[in-house]
Amino acid sequence: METLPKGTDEQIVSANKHEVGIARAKLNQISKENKMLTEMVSIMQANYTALCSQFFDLVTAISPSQKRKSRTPEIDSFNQIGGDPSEDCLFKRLREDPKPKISKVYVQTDPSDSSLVVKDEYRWRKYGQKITRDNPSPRAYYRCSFAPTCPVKKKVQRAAEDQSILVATYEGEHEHGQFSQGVGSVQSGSLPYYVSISSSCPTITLDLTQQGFWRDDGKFSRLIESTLPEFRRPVLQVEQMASMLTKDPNFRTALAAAISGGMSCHPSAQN
DNA sequence: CGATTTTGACCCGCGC
DNA sequence: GCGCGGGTCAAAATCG
Repeated sequence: METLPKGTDEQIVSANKHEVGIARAKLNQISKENKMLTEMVSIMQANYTALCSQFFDLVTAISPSQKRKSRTPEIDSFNQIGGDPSEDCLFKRLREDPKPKISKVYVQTDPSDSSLVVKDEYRWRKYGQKITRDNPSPRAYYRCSFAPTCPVKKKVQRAAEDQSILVATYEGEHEHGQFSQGVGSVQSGSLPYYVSISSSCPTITLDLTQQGFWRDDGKFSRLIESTLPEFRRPVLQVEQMASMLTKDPNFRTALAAAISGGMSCHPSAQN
């Protein structure tokens, strides 16, 4: 039986460098996947915008009296994507100013947490709660309590198909600035703002250190839901990978070393 | 004591 | 016209 060779300082340093290399490689991989997802959503966004303008052109080209009879494949496919079965409704929404603006937020929560609270940068006052027919969990109604005149409302309800997911529906736009962090009482409840997608403001943020979250104006979520396996899988894979990595103490140590190494290369990055 | 939550009553649009 | 269901109101309770 041979005794294990004791590592010299050089060997330890070499092993650490190796770990840092692995950590960097993993980071690069995650960055690449993040970029890929961003591009995917950008492409979908562009396609959606193109379809919108195409549809608007079609709609404005035909008179309102004709529009009921002259259905085109383009209109049908648009309705399928938009998920709105009412052509009239769609027509009105495109012609009128689309107010109130509606967006949906999906928040992954602890299933044991029964609170209907979705944390965000605004302060909300609850004014009602109802049990709805399509969902056994209650729906909570909130109004923005920052300004009495602020028309924004929020509905929060657990997803019927997955009770661990909170669905917050925002209606309208705030007529005031958002709360800065630390101002006002921060509500308890779910915190997870991680993957946000907004069609009204085409920005995409993937925070891979947290759980799943996305935000949209309704159409996009329906599109995602209809093509859920294709779109959601890579997001979940990235989340799982991030979760595994962040839980691994070796990775965290190596990451800290890599970051401190990077900092020393870029002293200007320090605060 | 003011702000917020709870909860039953009420309102209103929609389908039959 | 009626009933149903989603949304809102408002008084009482609770909280900080």
